[in-house]
Amino acid sequence: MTNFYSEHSRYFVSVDCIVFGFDEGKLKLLIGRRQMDPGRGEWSLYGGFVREEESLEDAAHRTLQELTGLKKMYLKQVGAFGAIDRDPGERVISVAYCALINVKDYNRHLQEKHGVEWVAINELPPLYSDHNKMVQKAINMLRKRLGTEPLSFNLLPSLFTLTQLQQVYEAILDEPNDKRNFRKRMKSLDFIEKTELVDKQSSKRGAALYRFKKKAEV
Amino acid sequence: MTNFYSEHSRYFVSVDCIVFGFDEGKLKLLIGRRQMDPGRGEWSLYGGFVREEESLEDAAHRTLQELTGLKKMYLKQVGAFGAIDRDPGERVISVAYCALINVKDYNRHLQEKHGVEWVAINELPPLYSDHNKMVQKAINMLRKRLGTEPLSFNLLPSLFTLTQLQQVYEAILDEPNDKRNFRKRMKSLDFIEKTELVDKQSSKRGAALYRFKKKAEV
DNA sequence: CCAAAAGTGTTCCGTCTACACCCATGG
DNA sequence: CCATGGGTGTAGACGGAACACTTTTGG
Repeated sequence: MTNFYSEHSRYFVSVDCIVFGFDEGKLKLLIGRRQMDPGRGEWSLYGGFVREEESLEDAAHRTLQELTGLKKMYLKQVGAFGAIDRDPGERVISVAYCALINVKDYNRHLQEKHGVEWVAINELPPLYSDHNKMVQKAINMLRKRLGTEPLSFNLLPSLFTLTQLQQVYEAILDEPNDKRNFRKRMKSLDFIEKTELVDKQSSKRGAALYRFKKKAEV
Repeated sequence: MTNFYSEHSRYFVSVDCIVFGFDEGKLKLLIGRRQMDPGRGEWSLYGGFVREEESLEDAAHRTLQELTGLKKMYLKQVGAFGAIDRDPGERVISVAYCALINVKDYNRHLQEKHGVEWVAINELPPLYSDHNKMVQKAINMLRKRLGTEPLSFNLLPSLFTLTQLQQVYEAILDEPNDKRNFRKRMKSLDFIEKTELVDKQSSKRGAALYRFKKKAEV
């Protein structure tokens, strides 16, 4: 099969974080200007190198906590990117991770510290290296999974209205949705439950607040 | 964002190949006994280290060609695996790739040279390190994609009967299928076309041979 | 009183599922 | 002539898509 280690080369391995948030009715991505060479000043995902004492996923968690202050969040591997010249400096193999967070939980002071901004995914600028590819792959994954998994809750506060929920679906799939059909579907999926609370922010009449249903106990 | 390279560690990076084939009505995997330490003698996927002059995907292609003699084949990345102790010797980060090949195209002499065998996926032994996880993830991917993409042709000879095609579906999804419904669906999907040829191997009456439809020209 | 968002059912159509018998042929 | 696998249609269930009006209330 393979030969023993010593004959082989070693590479830098990094993680790049694709952080999605939902704000102003749009799906947004957290990106910033690179603060070092190569590529200084270019728009880029936030990333970091993998350390010896951590797994890939741990590295992604650590990097995300550094960036957002959040410990737990939805996190999925998008894939490994290893073109020879993907990093113009050294050879770096990068593993992309996709995270979903609630924009409101984001620590504003950390946002400034890292110089990152929320940018709507349909207004993304060209990003450093192969980061646009990573983002595209992450979006495709999200779209597929949205039909299978109740992802959307990660992008919303713990109490949300049905209109907000629908906006999340529309933002991810980039297509409008019939209100009645959407609500019927959500009801049948049985992921959410109505609370007695009412949100009066968005309308005069007020909208019922829902929450994500905890898994039924055994 | 991140600091410059020199402070960071480098790692061995390998590719592991999950090679599926279809034979005797079953979905099978190409595995062999490890011929080196650590883990000598354990069942294992076939893999190799990534070289400096090749991308991850190139490394997978090279490794697969070494193993099977085949140059072109269906190949998809399954994911990166990077637990700290996944390799008991050194830290090795591995990227798993899933390949689909037609068992008949397999060069028997290479099979012996590499000491690998076809093993049905529902009879898999415990594999070296995290290889079972890789296989499980690959199978899950296959199942999802089968509904979206015309994968199955990669596992069959260029001419095949509808019964064979159905067996591939059944082997991947591990559930039986109604013959009439299956054929109706295939017809409507418009991926295959009937030829004038007839296969007399499998039945006295003979079964029509089909082929994968080349994309309609523009 | 009116603008703005919330909330609510029915009908239609297409897709999926279940189901059983005749056909052609080699041995 | 019979065992073996190949080939075919229909009816009912189900789920998704289209579609419009009433309610509430803050300003």
